[in-house]
Amino acid sequence: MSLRYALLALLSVEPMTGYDLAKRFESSVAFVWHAPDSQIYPELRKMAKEGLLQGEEVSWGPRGKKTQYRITEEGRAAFRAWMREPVEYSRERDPVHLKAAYLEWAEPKAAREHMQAHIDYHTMRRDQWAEMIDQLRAGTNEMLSKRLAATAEADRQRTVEYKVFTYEGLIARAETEIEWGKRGLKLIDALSGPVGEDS
Amino acid sequence: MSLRYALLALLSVEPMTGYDLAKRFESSVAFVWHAPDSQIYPELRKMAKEGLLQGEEVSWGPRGKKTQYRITEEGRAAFRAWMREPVEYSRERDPVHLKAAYLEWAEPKAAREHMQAHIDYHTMRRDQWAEMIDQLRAGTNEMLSKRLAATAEADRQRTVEYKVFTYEGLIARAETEIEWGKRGLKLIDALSGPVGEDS
DNA sequence: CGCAACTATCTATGTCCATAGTTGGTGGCT
DNA sequence: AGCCACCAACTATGGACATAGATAGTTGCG
Repeated sequence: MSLRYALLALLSVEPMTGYDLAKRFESSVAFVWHAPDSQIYPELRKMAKEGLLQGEEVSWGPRGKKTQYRITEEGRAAFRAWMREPVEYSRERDPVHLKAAYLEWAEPKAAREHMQAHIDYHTMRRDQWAEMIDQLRAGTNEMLSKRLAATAEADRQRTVEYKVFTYEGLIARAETEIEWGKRGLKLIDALSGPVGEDS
Repeated sequence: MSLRYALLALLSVEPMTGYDLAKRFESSVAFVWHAPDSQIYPELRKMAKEGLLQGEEVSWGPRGKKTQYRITEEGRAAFRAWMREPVEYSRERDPVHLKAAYLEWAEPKAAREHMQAHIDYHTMRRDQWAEMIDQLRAGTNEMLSKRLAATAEADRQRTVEYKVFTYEGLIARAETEIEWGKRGLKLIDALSGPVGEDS
């Protein structure tokens, strides 16, 4: 149910087509939220019907057409309302830790590979997020620059700081996972002997 | 797609009915994986049809009946195969960080409440997991005791250590989130003045 | 001109999961 | 005998999402 708010957030900067939004999801917001176009198009139509967005047919070339969506005052209100509501924490569903809990069933080689994959995955994420922070700080992030241009000067610092804060949280999380993965490798070695020794 | 493996893991200790499993999900595995009975019953039947489990009708009272499921050799093989496969990391979908990224839209009071809720939620989790570790170490965890009873002595240490390791990872994660939440509170104060001053 | 790459949108199918019921039996307490 | 808490299993509906593919127009390049 957060998809629509992710869309509202992006559309609060400037009007966009479904295609634009799908692309944005690939790049900027992608590390926090992902959605395929097959989810985005219907959702946009639904939101337009509910009055949160206003769709406008824009001609594109001689015959082509596209629909550009603009956030309405109602849409902004809905977004602010969402910002007031508490997040509902959904129940735990964590394949990695599920598997980790039964690692004694795995051969040491497979167990090590799981941990290494975990480390690699989160290292990648951490680096991507770190780059995002660099962009935010340097002012080279497109979406943020546009957003800041439409923001009162007094609010600009907050806008940047909260985004940086968000990504720092994600980095901290990734680093915790990396540490856990490293501990896992050590534990596997301790419990099953050095590489190649057993099995 | 991990539900069936969570079920296999539980059934590898002893045969159980759907009801038993639903209860187990509430207690022991609940902090790693959750599933409602409406998901469990059909999945069990499906797994039985695929030969991973063997269902047995057990009478219960004069008229009552229940189906007890026992893991088959095929089921054990499927579980081991799953342990060999790498985990697929699904794409990011994180309502908390999505909201955090747009915290400048929230009133300071609401922003503080979000962070406090985050801290509270993860504090609760951390405490639950810590208690779980105590149980695992003290040997008072029912599932683990049964599992150990059916485990070769040489493998017992590994079995315990991996479980403890898993929960320690979850605790570390929770603590990272708590730290992030605290930083968030400080940031909100810094950006919007002490409590009650603005809004 | 023809073709590739990109823009734009839509549909279809299937899984997973949440939520919320219904049905019926058992065992114990009053 | 009546009631309640628990045990056991099933059904129905709907949302969210993945995956895949269909369709059609546009732009640019050789």
